Amino acid sequence: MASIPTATVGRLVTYLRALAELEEEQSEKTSSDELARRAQVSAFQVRKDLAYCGRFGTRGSGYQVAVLVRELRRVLGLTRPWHVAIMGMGRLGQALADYPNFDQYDFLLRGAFDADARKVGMVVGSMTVAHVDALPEAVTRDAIDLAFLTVPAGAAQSAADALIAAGVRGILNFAPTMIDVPDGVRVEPVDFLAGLQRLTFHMGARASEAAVSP
Amino acid sequence: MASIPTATVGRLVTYLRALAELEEEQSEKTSSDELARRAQVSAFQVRKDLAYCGRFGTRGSGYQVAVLVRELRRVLGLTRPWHVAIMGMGRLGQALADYPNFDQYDFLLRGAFDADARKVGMVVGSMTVAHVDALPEAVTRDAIDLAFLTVPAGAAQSAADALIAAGVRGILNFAPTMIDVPDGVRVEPVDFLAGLQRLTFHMGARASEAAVSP
DNA sequence: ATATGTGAATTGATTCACAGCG
DNA sequence: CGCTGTGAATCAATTCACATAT
Repeated sequence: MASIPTATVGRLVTYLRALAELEEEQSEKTSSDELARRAQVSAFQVRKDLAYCGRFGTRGSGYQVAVLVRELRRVLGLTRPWHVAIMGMGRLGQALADYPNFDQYDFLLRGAFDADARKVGMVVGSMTVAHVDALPEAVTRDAIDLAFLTVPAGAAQSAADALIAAGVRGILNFAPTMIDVPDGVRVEPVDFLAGLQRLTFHMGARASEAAVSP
Repeated sequence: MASIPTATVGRLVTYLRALAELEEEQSEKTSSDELARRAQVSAFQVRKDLAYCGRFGTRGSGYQVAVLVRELRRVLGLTRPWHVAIMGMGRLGQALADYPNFDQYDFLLRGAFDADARKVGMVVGSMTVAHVDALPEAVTRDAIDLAFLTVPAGAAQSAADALIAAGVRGILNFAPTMIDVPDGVRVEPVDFLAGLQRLTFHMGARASEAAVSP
């Protein structure tokens, strides 16, 4: 049971989604072929990835959907609810506060914070916006595990510092900037501007090629 | 000048951000060490990545910020404005329509579409929401290059099909699902739920380790 | 002297082919 | 026979050491 490659971890999520589809279709069994098609990777890759996590299949027969869902959720740490706070209640923070699909994945929104006093008291979804000063108390009281960081890039580092000081150990960083964190705190970037620029890179390359031909 | 590795392309964006900071600080020159610190990678990595794109530095002296910005923008295809449409004007689509930093990167919002007739006519930011039926005409008229796909997962494939039929060749997919596209069309996922689950994977592993010790 | 650019070495990920088990 | 699980081989990415240019 060596450690699971990071590239594999990234794909487990897509397998879990394919499995959710299969559950909706009342399928009880599936195969590496079918998962591969739905997750847009090779069947080799699916089998190798799943094998990194354990031996969940039956040779000659395939995988049981229910078993695979349970095991992958376990590997991904989705066995208990995670309490989430949103830091920064601009448009994006508000959009996230209203996102309908969190419960389904055992993520529970437990707080909404902003440094701007004018936003305090605003009701968004099921939450009332609180001031950042209330963060340390709230993290302890509501057992907040992780936070969505949805402040402007210039405010990201200080907002992250406040979250970490309050006891948050996981940050999903929506700001288009890197943040420094101490050991024991994990940051995952969600960077749509980076995705946008990867897109123009590939489209630009194609356009140039076309332009080069006579 | 072999092709640039995909991992490198992903990092070029972060170098460009570090360079933007340096420009604001009025720095004219920089080094692989400084860029490495700001982009949170090794200096080896910076030099190798930049060398894939060309020879932009001066040995013994470093890189000129202005030169590097110009060259990286060129490599990433940011030499001309890109016209963008938003497909799906829910909370996320609205948040994106209001995002202030697009012009800075030469992305111009040129259309907002929704399949729901009740949303048509709504004014968001500088745009008025149009019905999906108006898409083909709009893509041609406004020379729309790419689209943000911000519809629910269940509607993502058909919305993507509509975009592609209308002539869009690049899609930034915010829906938590895979979409199938023909050759010549590029999709980049922006998947915050995947990021969230990578976070719980790493945090869950740490928690388990802690729980295992006596 | 100093910091880039690059071949060589190492590490990691993907692909493949097939052994193993139902 | 069918499909998983896995060692071996290929491919890609990262790290390193140093030659090279100013």
